[in-house]
Amino acid sequence: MKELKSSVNKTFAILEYFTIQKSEWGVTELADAIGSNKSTVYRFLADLCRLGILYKDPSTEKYSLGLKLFELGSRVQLKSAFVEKTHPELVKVASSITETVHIAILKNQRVFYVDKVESPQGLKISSHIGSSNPAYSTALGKVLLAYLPEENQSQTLSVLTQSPIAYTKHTITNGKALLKELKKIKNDGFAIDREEFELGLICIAVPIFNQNNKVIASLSASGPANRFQEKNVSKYVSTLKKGADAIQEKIGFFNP
Amino acid sequence: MKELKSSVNKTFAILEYFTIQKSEWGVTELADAIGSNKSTVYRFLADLCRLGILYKDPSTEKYSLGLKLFELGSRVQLKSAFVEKTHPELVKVASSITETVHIAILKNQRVFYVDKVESPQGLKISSHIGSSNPAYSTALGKVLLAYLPEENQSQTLSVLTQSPIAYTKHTITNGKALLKELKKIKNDGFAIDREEFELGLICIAVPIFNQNNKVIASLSASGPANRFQEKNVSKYVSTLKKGADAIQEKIGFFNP
DNA sequence: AACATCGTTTCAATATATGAAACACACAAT
DNA sequence: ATTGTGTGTTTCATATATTGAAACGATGTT
Repeated sequence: MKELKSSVNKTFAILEYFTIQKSEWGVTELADAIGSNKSTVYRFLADLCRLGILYKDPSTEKYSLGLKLFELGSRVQLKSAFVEKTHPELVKVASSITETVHIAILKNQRVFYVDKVESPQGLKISSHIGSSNPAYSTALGKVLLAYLPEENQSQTLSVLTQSPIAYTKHTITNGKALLKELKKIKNDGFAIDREEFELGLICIAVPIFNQNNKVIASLSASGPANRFQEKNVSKYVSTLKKGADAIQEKIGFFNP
Repeated sequence: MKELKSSVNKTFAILEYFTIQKSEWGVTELADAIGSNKSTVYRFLADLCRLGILYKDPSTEKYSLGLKLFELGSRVQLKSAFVEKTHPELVKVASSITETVHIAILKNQRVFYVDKVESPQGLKISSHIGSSNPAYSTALGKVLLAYLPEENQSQTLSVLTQSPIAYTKHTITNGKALLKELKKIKNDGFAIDREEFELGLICIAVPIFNQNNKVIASLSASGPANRFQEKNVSKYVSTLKKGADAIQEKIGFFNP
């Protein structure tokens, strides 16, 4: 633990090594990766294991993230500075577009619904704040994938297309087709989900940049197919982009 | 921090105070609740806040769980001792019933899909391991609610029915109707979701007891309405119960 | 102005963390 | 069977981080 002094910091520095890509670590290999003494790391792992934050497989003696962390994560209500700042803009967009508006972030190849504002006239949509879907399956996720740096994008795509779920017959689950779609999205500056996630549902999404011009979230409007005419798309995109720009002004360098 | 010695333990003891029911704490009130020195608690909170594990609202100066914990929670792959032990039983049930089988746990009024085995002949279902739904909306969740201790049940029900989502026209969202349904489930020993979560989808679920005879999970079979005839229900329930009994033998006193 | 309350910072004393080394165990090579 | 290698776990003297009482700063009330 070269630079970190407090045990709290050290604890979470250790947990940071447990990713989807490398979810299991032995004591010695983790200590090597961290550049720390083996017995120190062992003691952290053992404590975290007793608490259920980590799980140790008895046969391999490797550690992975445990159920307790999952449970703690499910308590998070996403009522954060980010939501406090963005929610009023969502309300504006929803009243302008008169459809359901979502804001979402990308985490571990999944798109997480961070906030949602329903329009009185809008479709009642089953998405739940805090819930998630594979990123390729919705416009919100596709936009975020489209703006990933190239190094990350191909790795993320290959994970996503390993055993994809086709939610509808329109869902894009093939790597090549998805890559082509992402290039188009990057070029257009917005994404459309044409019943790829749910039959009868159309969704248009735009990227939200922070003040570093880094894409950190996406903003969408969702409604029934019969209401999303091609001629309305540019109007909806324009409104969403106004909302995204207003959010950019508000959130500074926030990077979730 | 009266009894806990290591900082790792202390850190997670603090996080344990942040629940859905009381999600926000000021420094002083948390220190009082813990029975610990105010400045000690402040330093933990400040460190956790810098890491994004907690979020401090600038106006109220109260702390709540932050996005980083959410993100860490979403990395958990639920590949735990529990899943390792139960998965073979799920495979057996799925091949016997020839429908999709799930095992789920109840956390914060939501039912979380912990594992899923699809039968080749079974319906392709959109549920994702790690995803969740409100407990009232599925048979898996209703079973878990039905077996909650009375003290917990009414509180849980009142939270759930505050602003319920009606997934379909069949979803039970009214507190009284739900309570009546739960009594019936407790009496029958199983639950049926008759298109309450998704139109066209039927789900039968039974409780899984651990060796303390405490209900710790539920096991279900899901399929299309046209395949779940009333005359098959008792056969399905019997197979699910055999699976649940076999799981009980395997998991000992496990309590997630 | 004085007082109360909350969050934040300081610093000497103390408790916990650290790392080198030893130990225990499993497996592979000879 | 013996030796060597590698991993995870434990021990103990020393180093370092933590602790708590007290002070400080800010806000609100009387």
